[in-house]
Amino acid sequence: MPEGHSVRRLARQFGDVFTGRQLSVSSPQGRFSAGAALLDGHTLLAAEAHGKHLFLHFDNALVLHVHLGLYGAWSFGGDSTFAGSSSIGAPRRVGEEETFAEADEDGYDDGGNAYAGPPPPVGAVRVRLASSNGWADLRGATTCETVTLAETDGILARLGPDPLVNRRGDAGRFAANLQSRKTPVAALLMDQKIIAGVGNVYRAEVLFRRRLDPWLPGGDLTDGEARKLWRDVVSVMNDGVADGRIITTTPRYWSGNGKRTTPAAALSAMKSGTFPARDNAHFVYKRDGLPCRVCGTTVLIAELVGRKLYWCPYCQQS
DNA sequence: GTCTCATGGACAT
DNA sequence: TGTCCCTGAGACG
Repeated sequence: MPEGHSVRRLARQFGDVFTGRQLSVSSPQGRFSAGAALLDGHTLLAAEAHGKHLFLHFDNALVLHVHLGLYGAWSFGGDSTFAGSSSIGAPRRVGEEETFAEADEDGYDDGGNAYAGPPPPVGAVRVRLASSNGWADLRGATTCETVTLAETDGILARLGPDPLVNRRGDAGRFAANLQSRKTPVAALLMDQKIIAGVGNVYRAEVLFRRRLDPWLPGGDLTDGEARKLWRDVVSVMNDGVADGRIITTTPRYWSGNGKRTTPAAALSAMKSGTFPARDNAHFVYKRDGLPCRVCGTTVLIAELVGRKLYWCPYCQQS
């Protein structure tokens, strides 16, 4: 699924195109008809994200709560206010950029200017939001429900601190969450009660970046290590929000073969404004069997609580 | 066409 | 720890 950075981008996009607008809310697929009816005709007040959860607040004190899960995705289309909007969510290839709307297929008439209304829904559209300026379709989400404000608070209360919110005291809360557990730190990073928004890509990558042994019990991290880990998650996830991609390698690794280059070459890569090729965007994620970019040791893979974990056994020793 | 896999999580056991 | 649900794309035949 899109990790927390994608959901944050989604919230921003909903805010940009739909805030203050009256929305028609429907469930072309039919599975969300009752929930959609509660929101239909109401105005969107705000869109917010916490971790991987998206909350759309309507003017009747009800909230559309969406969790994309592994397969969920939103697609958008509409007039010029939608020009920068993109489809966000799975399924896409890992590391692939978001796909941007093409005007011809998104409700423009043949003249290319006036918005002619949403196209007929294609496939299993769980919910469609439509305003006078455009539309958004949701497919395949794990959770799509209409909830009250109290229920929203309940959902938020079950989530740990979000690195993309990064309130004062969150680093300490995260450190305390880690240090009270004997579970491997790699499992704790995926636990949304410990930290909200980290998924399988970020967890593997930040553990490598901090050179932490994924199997180290959370309680074995020092407070300083835990806080540095938090700060690195904050940093890479904010980059993800800006880039619309998960890029965890530094420019020194962006050249052709993904091996470390000279500082001059890295500077040149940064100045040229290029992004790494998909193959060079990560240190260890999905690189099992390949040599570590830093030390050359073969990157390993293992199953941990049902998800695949990638790490370098040399760089990440405890 | 069929199979497998994927950035997740709830629930049962 | 295992099972199930959700959807679509790519590999394979």
